[in-house]
Amino acid sequence: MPTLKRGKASSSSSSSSRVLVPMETDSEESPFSSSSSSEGEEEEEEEGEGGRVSDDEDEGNGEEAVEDRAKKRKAPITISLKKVCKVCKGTGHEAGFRGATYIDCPRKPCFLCKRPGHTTMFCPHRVATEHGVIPAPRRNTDTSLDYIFKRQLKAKIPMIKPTFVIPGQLDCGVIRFHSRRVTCLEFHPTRNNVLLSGDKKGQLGIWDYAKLHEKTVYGSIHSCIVNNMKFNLENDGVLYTSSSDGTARCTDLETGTSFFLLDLNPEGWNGPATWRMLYGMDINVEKGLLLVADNFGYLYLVDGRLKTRIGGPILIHKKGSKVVGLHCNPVQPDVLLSCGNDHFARIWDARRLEAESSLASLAHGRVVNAAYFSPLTGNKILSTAQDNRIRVWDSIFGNLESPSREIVHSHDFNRHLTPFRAEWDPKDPSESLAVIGRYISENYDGVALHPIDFIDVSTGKLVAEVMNTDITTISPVTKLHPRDDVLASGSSRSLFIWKPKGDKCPEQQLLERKSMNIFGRVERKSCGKLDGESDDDSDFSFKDKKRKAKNFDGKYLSGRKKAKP
DNA sequence: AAAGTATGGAACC
DNA sequence: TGGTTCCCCTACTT
Repeated sequence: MPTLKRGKASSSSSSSSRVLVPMETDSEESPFSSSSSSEGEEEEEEEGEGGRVSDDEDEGNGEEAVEDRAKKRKAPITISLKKVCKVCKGTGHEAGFRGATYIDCPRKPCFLCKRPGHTTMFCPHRVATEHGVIPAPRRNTDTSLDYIFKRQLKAKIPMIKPTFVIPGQLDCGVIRFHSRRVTCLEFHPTRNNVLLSGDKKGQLGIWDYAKLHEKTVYGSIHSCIVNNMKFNLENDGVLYTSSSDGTARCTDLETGTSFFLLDLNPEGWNGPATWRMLYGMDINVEKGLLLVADNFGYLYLVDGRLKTRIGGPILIHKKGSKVVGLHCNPVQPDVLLSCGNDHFARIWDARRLEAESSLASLAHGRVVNAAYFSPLTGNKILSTAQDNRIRVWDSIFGNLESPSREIVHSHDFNRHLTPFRAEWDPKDPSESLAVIGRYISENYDGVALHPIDFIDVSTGKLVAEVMNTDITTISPVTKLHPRDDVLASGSSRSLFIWKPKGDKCPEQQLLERKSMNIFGRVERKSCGKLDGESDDDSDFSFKDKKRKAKNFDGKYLSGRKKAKP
């Protein structure tokens, strides 16, 4: 019985690091019976002594577990040599990492798809080439409105879906100036190499990743979590932010001076029952309107020019529950999308906003971390929920009782991590490519890594996995550049910039990539040493890295190229 | 080097 | 309904 079924990810390639590649051709026939699956077993044999790790549910039953637990609570401290599972507290097995492979607790349902009957390691969604696609139970029904809408949009939608092109290797630049975890990222809309970042402490970072040491940190704009950043497209020297300190602010990026457009806690701190935090934010460009929402379910409208509130708060999600995200439709800004902790995403007509007046409610299995209209036509919605599913909802005029696609993907909630959000690639004309970090790790040649996944949401295919053997942390925050083939990621307190190896690419390639901008591989060398960084201010530039890179063995991730049909 | 900690959501009563 | 307890792949610092 193979321990690791994921042939492609775990098969023994000789290179030190692993690549990830589109999983198209290999294992097409039978994803569940991968033949190259022996090394996991070896590992198990080595350590298989003490507790029978080989589980199979034959361990104690539930009652025993309960008893055990009760004993443990009451009993005086005794030293037991028995192995105790830290997940279920049961004995006879142990969950946790063994080397770079995570051994599941056999008594818990799958950590990936959450369904009983198997553990994470054997989850069909973990090995399937289509990354856990669940087609909709039925197609959305077309209404006449739908028809008209589609006709309008038809011209904008390319007839032929471009092929994904995978650049060979990626350079990866790192900087660390945040002292708390990164919570949001945004590329500057016009200055090509500038990345903005917000953190849990309220700091705002500006990093010119093309230049050496070109970074700025504004520490006094917000006093806690920066939840959203948005540029004013009419004046890109100005950035809007919303924060858990309850303010929405407008900041001049050159000077760092900022003023608030909204302050929900003018009285200061009077306990958590009254403290309001702002989570969602977007700008209705046509109307010069700033929309923000709080942790009690309310939406606020602010006139960006007059800096005054318009109307009172409007309840758009369950009272007392957090509204997590807001997004104005790119084609029709008056169509507003919200999502929240009440497990719903909702569509609204911003011209006629009042409680209970949503045009549609999109039900999710758990808290919805994010929901975005597709960037060009606004015709699709991509949502990320904490039930480990990415959902795609077709046509905002269709029947939205159920999503048109569900993709099982590991992006669990963890209180220590910034919530994961799947985001559209703004450059993909077919509006099918999404990027999102992955929670559970995979054993890549002995290193547990958490890749950043590129998923074709129209098929559910995992198109590329971006990783680097030196980056062992999870990357919950990801952002694709609006024009360039550049990916930014935030992992804990560090920021990463990934771009195709070298800057000089043949023109042709550039053109090709323009359509897809997928990164399939990661190069090891350019990431420099991460562990040895001093805590405070150490930072790297690409130049630094190239120098340091010489100390590395020069091994790059290598792997199979995606076979083109 | 093991222990401590920050800290959100939901299950549970 | 609300307070309490628990928590499965964290990323640090002490």
